[in-house]
Amino acid sequence: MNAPPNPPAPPAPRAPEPQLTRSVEDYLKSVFHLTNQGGFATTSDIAEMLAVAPPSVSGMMKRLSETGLIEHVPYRGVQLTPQGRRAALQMIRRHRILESYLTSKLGYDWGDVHVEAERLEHAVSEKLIERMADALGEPRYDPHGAPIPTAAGEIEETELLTLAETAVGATVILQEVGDENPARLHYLAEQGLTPGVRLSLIDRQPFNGPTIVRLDEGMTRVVGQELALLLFCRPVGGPDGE
Amino acid sequence: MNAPPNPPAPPAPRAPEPQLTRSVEDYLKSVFHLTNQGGFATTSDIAEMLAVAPPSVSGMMKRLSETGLIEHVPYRGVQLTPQGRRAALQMIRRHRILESYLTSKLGYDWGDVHVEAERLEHAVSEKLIERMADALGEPRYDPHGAPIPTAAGEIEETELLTLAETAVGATVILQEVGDENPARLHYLAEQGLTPGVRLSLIDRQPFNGPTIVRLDEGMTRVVGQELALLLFCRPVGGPDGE
DNA sequence: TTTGAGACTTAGGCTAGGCTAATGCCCTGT
DNA sequence: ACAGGGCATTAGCCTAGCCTAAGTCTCAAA
Repeated sequence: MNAPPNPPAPPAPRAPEPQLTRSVEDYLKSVFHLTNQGGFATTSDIAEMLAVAPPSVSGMMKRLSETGLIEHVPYRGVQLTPQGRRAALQMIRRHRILESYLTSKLGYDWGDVHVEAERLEHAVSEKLIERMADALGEPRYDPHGAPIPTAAGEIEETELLTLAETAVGATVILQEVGDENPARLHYLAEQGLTPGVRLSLIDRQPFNGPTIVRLDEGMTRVVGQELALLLFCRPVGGPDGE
Repeated sequence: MNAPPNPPAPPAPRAPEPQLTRSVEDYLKSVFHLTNQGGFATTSDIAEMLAVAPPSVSGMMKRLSETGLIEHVPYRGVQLTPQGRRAALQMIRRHRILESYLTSKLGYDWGDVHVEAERLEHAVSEKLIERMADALGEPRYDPHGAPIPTAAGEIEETELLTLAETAVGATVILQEVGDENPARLHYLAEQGLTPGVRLSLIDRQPFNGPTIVRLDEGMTRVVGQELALLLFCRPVGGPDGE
């Protein structure tokens, strides 16, 4: 006789709960991100974020509001119901735990984790996520500095200013990088602009020009407006303090 | 301003290659396992293994043979083409590396890894699998003793006998457990019947009765026919010789 | 040699999730 | 006050994958 067969492989569902599809999970995440500042998420914003056509969004919004995950005000936009918000936060927790795990435990670059996590978040079990979180010591922030929702579904809400909005003369801690573009992230890492670093704002050129900052180690960096808008900072009473 | 938005999240494909769907990947794996002993995989065997109705299989076989992944002889069955075999082995590598990683690095029980790997294998990138394999030191066998195909697509082929087929008086090494049922695996682990253990066949009851074996530590175990058929063994010239 | 059981395939339908084209709503600018 | 632009929705279509019901093939037993 030859080598043994592998197991029969019946399809494997995931959780109790209503069991969402990959697509639904993506839509919920989009709505969450788009409504985070309050207000409604519009059809076209969702469509753009998910790279689908607007009618696809309309159709999905109809289904999701029937299943009670979102509130749809026709021609206005949508918001998450508490149930939808819970599901969205669960996905975001998965995503950010995965990003953290891949960077800490498997040597991923912070620019590469997003794409990988984007696929895995739909396939991992709750159990696996909690094991990863445990192995990491229950991290509170992902590699980009974004807060990780708790297993209970709570997320830290902070008021952060972008570097572009911060007054010259202030000293800040770079808290979070609001981007997932690998090339930009790679560049930022090269420049030493990663979460946790302390920056003193030396100057800013007029007409949306670059901001000049000094790192703790004394080096200065010139940060263009496009990047400065992605660097979320928390003011500190530093030596140059305001 | 509030907390920063997460990135836009455009859908994320996986590899170069023709890009197979989850379903296709599952079908290819089934065909691989069913043809491993040579011959054709039949429609109904595939249907049973994947828990779908036979017509679904017929339909898929048609598509797969059009894309050149299988060879379909109507009313006879199917076999993998070299291309299909490559894809199947890639999936099996993913599956087995994942099982190994989950057990070694995240404390999973060998009975629980299958279901988790079954979902993840469709979502992981090649890169992630290779990082996991690397972190594990390029393992050659998964937790159940099944050989892991190499990244190049080669798999070890061994001729193993089940415990039920092995002659009384022989000494063998338990090489592989051909099962994925968590309850059975849990029981086997309790009994000390895990890959690598050495067993001496003391006796076997007639009429497909249980086999009695002695472990290295001297304990004896009574193994019923159902389980004995799942325990694949390699003979050794042990103290009790052949 | 024929026949019938059983396995396989074909026919026809369904859902999820996309798309384009056509239509409808809202609001701003004149 | 209303016309038009822009966004949202509806209509209608497509594919992947699944299903059941209805043929069709094969092969072994009579």
